[in-house]
Amino acid sequence: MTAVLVIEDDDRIRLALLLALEEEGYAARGAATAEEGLRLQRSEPADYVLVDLMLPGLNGFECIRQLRRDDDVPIVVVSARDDTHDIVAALEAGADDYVVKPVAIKELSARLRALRRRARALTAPVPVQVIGDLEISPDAGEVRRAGQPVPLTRTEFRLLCELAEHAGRVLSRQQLLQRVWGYDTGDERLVDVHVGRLRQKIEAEPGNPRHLVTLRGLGYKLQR
Amino acid sequence: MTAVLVIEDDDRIRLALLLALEEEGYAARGAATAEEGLRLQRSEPADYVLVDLMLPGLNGFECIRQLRRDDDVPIVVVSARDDTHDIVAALEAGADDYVVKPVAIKELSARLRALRRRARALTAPVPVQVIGDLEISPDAGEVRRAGQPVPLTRTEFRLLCELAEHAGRVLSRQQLLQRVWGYDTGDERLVDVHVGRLRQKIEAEPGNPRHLVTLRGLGYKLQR
DNA sequence: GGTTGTATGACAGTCCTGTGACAAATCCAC
DNA sequence: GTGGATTTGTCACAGGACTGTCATACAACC
Repeated sequence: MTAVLVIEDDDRIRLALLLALEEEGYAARGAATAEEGLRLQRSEPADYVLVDLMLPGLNGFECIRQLRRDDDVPIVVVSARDDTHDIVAALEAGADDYVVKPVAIKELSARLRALRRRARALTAPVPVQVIGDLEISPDAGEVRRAGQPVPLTRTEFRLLCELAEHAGRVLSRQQLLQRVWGYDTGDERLVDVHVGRLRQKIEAEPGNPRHLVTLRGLGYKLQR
Repeated sequence: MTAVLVIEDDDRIRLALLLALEEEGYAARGAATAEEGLRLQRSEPADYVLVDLMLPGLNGFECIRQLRRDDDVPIVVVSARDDTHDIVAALEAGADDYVVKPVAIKELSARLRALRRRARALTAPVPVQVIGDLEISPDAGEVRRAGQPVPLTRTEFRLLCELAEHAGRVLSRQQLLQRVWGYDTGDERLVDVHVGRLRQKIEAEPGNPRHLVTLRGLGYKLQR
């Protein structure tokens, strides 16, 4: 699941950002100071970092520089100051983007996706997601179970990727129909059938699934 | 020298941007319409494209989509509209950044540098690729299998290089058509045919390929 | 026990891919 | 230029894989 770290000293703003990001499907965590943020990112790296510029103690620019020393993580500055000098300095320090508060969460989310798209097109290693004994590589079009390739059909593969991207979160049949099949409406049984086929291939005991579990009345969830 | 293409219909703004960019050390060229911009980018690719959204004829969003189809070039939208909906739509269409007019040239330049820093990672071309018992030398225009030169036609060679450059990743038929043939659109069977011919030459058992594999519904992939 | 929701096997239609044939385009030596 | 060889793109088709629907059986909840 895509993780975002928010470094922002104002409690209200930080919380609002965290909530909004969760709503968008990210796993968001916060830090109130640069020091805490750096520590967090080192111990448990997020996929993106959002950082405010005006922080107590170590300021935002320095925070960016230090982040950048260790890590290629995309950094987005979220600042109240709409000032060319600050923008240039932040980008020079190593930030990838700079947005001005207040920022629409949809815009922020779109900017994160744009960064990911750019980062993904370029990174040599193919990203792999690990769920239990499953390794899922969306870019390689490949799934391995205990190291062995599992032959999946396109639909099964897309379904699994969609579930993996939001691992640990329930996805309703409607959401899956929408995201995997692009159907605005349709027979929800269809999802059941494909989930069943997927289980045959990725679960040790398809009748008693450990990863791809049903949440009665809600939908399906992929858990570690 | 870094080249920038500016697609903007307003002559005054375009000229101002071009001048400012030259001042910043870029080789800048302009286009007044999306169509002209696309043509220019195809014939003489720039390293960055700046594009306005409100263009006569083909609009900015469509322009971005078409640029993105051919090319991984970083695209920055320079628009007068500061509207979340537009921003999200432009980024979704494939833009990398979105700035609102009037924009400080220093900021724009810093954003371009940030994009370049991010893009650098992968642009280093590999001299020789080894995939299984295949050695691919894009520069030398040569492919060896188990040390023996393999005679490939130009198209086969380009196809193989494209696949090798993204070894381990699925490339869709559309992507291959665009990158190898430069087609915006075309018959995807064409790819099949050439993949088939390529397999005859580089695979021990063309009917049961080990490297150049089909991912049904997704495309082709070259794996080690 | 009744009701609701979920799993699964069978099946027909559809979609996808590989391939051989062929004509147009290109190359190349003379 | 000419003629032949090579390469390229198009097409049609066959076989196989995949998908979605349905009916039925099963499980969970009240």
